[in-house]
Amino acid sequence: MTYADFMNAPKRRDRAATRSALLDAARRRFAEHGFDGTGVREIAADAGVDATLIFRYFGSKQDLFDAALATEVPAGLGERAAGPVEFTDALVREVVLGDPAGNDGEHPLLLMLRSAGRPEVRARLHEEVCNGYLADLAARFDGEDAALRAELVGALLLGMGVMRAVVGSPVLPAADPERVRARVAAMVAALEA
Amino acid sequence: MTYADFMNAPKRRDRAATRSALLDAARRRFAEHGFDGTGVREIAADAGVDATLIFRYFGSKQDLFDAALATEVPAGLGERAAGPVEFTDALVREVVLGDPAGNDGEHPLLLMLRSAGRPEVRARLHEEVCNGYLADLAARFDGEDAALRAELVGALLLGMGVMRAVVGSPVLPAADPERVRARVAAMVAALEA
DNA sequence: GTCGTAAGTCATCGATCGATGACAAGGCTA
DNA sequence: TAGCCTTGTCATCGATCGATGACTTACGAC
Repeated sequence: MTYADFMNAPKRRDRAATRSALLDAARRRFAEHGFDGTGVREIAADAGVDATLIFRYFGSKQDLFDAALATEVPAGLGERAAGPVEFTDALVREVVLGDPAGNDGEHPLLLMLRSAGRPEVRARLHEEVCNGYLADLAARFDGEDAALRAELVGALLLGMGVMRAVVGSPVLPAADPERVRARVAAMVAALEA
Repeated sequence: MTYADFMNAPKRRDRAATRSALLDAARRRFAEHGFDGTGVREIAADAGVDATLIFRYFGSKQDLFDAALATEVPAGLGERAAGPVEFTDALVREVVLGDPAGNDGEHPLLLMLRSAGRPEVRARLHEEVCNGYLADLAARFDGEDAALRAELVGALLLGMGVMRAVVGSPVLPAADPERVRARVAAMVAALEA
């Protein structure tokens, strides 16, 4: 079989593979161009399937976005570390230093951030950040400024993700992860007082 | 004159006022819903004018966006403070603690962040952050990790802006500005070594 | 007061968007 | 191999988008 034959050969019919390809393409497109900047035809073209299948398999573009968000939210951070420094360190390794292409795309928070223009997305982002990450962080601080200190640590982590994924600064990907972790730990430790 | 008369009275023709109203409405809409999530008819409706005037006065929706970005870039940060702590403090007061409604809308960086799906906007965001703010910051640090330390401070500042303007966390607006400045200063000071 | 320029309004275009329904064809089962 | 359900394809809809050109009317110069 020649290469042209291979390229023109009819695709195997595989519901699971098609769904998965659509999800992967959607994650990449939504992460890079946001919800409003992404068209269903572009997603389908990236996945190599017909755009109509998006609606057959997911119902609507919004449902596809929700499905792309739902995949593998890391979760389970609460039990892993006690102090704010260790907790932050775990988040740094997971959110910021994690291989962007190796896992399955971008972190859900950064994916939502790119589509924060839509009210539902913003509401969910607010909920997950404030009542999730920030609450977990604040519980690990003592003193009356716990909320403020948690906010600053959260801002640092979120900012690092934005720097890498949105601004595209080359510093964090090129830096030694151990040094990054040490510097962040020093900043968080400076808040314990 | 009754209220109805006032409302139905023909508007005064004022080129400058119309242009300004369009710019203000555009800044608000673009900052909240992003470039792709904002329509010219919505901007015009907010400004109380006809959508056609956008094209007459600015040429295109993209040109209006550029004009909204161009207004009052703070600038002139380079000469104001020498050390990284003082420099950061100046940025905190200006970018994060500034009254969002009092000035003229959101900081240009946050406005670009909301429309980072568009390649031109992302390129400009990358340019201004990396070759502007981060370079200024890195020049104020000593040692070989200057770029990394500048990146972390930049991430903290950017993250604080995102927390307030995108995530909508109520902590920073409600917090005592002096305490915020003190905590941020402690985090930045922890990087000097 | 008249008149011309500029500001505002209206109708509408072509493209693109998400979404739908009818139709063709593959693949498993009997 | 015959039949049926599922998967993929095609044509197309209605809404909305940015943008254009012609028209109307207010305001200031003279």
